[in-house]
Amino acid sequence: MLSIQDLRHKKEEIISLLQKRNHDFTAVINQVTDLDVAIRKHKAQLDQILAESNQLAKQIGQLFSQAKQEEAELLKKKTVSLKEESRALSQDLEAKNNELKNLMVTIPNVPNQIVPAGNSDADNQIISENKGFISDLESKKPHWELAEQYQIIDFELGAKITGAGFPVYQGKGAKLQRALINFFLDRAAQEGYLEVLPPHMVNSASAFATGQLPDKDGQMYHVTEDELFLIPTAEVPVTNIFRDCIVKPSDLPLKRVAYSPCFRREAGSYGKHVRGLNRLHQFDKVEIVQVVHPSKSYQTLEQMVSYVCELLKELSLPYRVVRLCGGDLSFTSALTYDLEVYSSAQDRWLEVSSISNFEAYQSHRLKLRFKEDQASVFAHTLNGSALALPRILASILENYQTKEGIIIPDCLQSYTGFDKIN
RNA sequence: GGAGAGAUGGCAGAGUGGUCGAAUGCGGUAGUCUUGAAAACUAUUGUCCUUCACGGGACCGGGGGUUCGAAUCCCUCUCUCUCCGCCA
Repeated sequence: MLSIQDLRHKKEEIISLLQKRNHDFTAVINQVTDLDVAIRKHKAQLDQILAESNQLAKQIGQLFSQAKQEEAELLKKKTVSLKEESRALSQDLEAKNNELKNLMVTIPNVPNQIVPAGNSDADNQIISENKGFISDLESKKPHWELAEQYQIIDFELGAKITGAGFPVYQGKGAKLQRALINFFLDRAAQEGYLEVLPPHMVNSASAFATGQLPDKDGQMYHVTEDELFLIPTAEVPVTNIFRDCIVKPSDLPLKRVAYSPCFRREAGSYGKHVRGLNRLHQFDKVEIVQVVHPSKSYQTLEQMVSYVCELLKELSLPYRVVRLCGGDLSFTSALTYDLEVYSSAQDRWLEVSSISNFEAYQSHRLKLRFKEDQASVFAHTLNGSALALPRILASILENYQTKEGIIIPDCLQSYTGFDKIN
């Protein structure tokens, strides 16, 4: 959620930056600021009436204790009209506040100055492209064929047990998966992130605070019986650790890392681009989250990007860094970098990480603040995948294939206990 | 799942209808004393909204109600604890 203070004072600037999202928010924002003025006016009226009745109630109390019943009864009558007035006003105020909130949640975060204009991923800026290991086989097999050949991932078995998009990893496939998780968690710990193992379901308050609700509820699996949601990413439970918190400035930056399975309905996506591991309903991911001082958040974003790049270098995967354009930017983000690995048999770039600065957008919903010079300041939040497993696995399988089998990248061998899948 | 008890400020813990935003203790901050520290003493110490300001308003787990007036009474939801049942 944007700050209502910012909308009051920097309205024109906000409207113009929001143009980058290819949508004009002038009308909504005007509605918001008009409502805001009305709300403050009504609030002042209501406060005055409440002050009067508080005053009267005190007087009545004193009169009763002095046994002056008649005078008290007289004052009681005076309170009747005040009460009616305040009741009407507060109902009106509540309605207006709800209206305001409903409007506010439809306004996405304000894109940063450097976010390129554009509609789709075609307009994203490629920041850097980096070489990595690629198999020199003449004809390379896509990962789903390799997965079947070496019996490490069984898509059909998953389809039988659950449905499409829920693969079963077996043998060295399962071990490699566990190795990647451990590698990513250990590396993050070295970077100063505190490991957490969060719940895999969240309540609606949590889903709202990180921005999955109200706009993306169709993407989550919803357990209606208990009104819980399966997490689409560990970002949701981990960021909500800090919901309704006033942290010490000396605690910043707060750094957390979590492994979790991620559940996404991905309604309506079918076809060859979602084959194999490219898009799943359940997948594993290691996520990093930071809560930082507002003056540091862009510096932190750069650090997080270079940290995740480092992981890809250690895996020797070819990758590129992409700055998302306004049209591709997620609802809550101010600036996002995607990291994509090259998958040689498919000849495609696969998104394996999305690293975003949400500035104070999530903090406003989270009510996550710290004290600075007596004032409370909303902290900035950031997160990123470090990393999402299935496409990393796809890229490893395709890029590291040889006639003798799949070579395991050096940095993983101490985790897998084997150096080849054959 | 059944029965009972409870939820108060950073923590502990009073408060059962009227100057209670809340005693007291601990903790935090500032000061006095001290060469320095500790101890002691003094002061200060919740959050949010609104106002240029003075001030005003809201908040005692969440929501609703009774009352001129609610931390206190009633309803409801959530959570915690104890006992029983079930169970990895």
